[in-house]
Amino acid sequence: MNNLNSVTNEQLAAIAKAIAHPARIQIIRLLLSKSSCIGGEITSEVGLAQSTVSEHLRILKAAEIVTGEIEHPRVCYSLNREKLLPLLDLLQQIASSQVTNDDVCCVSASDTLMCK
Amino acid sequence: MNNLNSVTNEQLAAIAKAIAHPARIQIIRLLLSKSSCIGGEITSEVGLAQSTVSEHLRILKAAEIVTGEIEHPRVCYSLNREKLLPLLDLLQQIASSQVTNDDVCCVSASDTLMCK
DNA sequence: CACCAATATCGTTATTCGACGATTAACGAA
DNA sequence: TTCGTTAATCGTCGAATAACGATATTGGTG
Repeated sequence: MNNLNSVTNEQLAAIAKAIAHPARIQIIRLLLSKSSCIGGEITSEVGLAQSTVSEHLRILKAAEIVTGEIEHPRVCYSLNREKLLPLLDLLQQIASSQVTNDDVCCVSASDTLMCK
Repeated sequence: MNNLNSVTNEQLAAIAKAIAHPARIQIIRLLLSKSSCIGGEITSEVGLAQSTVSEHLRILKAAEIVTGEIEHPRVCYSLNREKLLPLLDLLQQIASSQVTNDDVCCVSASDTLMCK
């Protein structure tokens, strides 16, 4: 038993929800490519209003996917990689799972699936 | 360059959004544990109204994360593992990324982050 | 054909999300 | 202390989401 089984559906859904927006994916990729914190550079990069980007950052911070450290007058954002691990675990488990015929109630016959 | 870079923010967000609900995570885990399709068994397992579960299944099918094959009078659901790979790729890239000091504008000094 | 079981769809309601502009807050610098 | 810069918060609006019960659909069975 790995740690995945102790993670609730709610926790996994919350992680997914926090990243379930194009702007937030963009921010995450930006932080990934820069390897670290960027200030209001994020706003100009994302191309939405400052208040909107701030709201997306608030959501990511609330989910603890990014952290913000105050410089002045800027804020320094970083990815919190550990927070994403439970979702990564689930997806890895899905990707690596092999379907055995015994477990399957549908077997492929030619190009269609037939249920036993 | 891996295939991740050719995936848009919108596509990644759409995958995350499709799984960003506790009931849908539960369905995915159920399909993973059974390795294959279950009919209306999903409804009783999830504990929501039949129409609600049907809607969640519709969302998962629309995102091509599950497929439904009609038996009768049941429907046979299966996970489409490939569809989740782009998000898995992103999360793996994040998890495996190492922060080098050159890329970082914030360096940790004792227990706080200081920006250069 | 009439019926039955399993799903899907529809209509409704309450809640949440996403975006924006305007305002406020924080705090270093002049 | 006043100013300027940056980020956070507020208020609002329209759109999307989630849930349910009721109804429709589908196709095999008697």
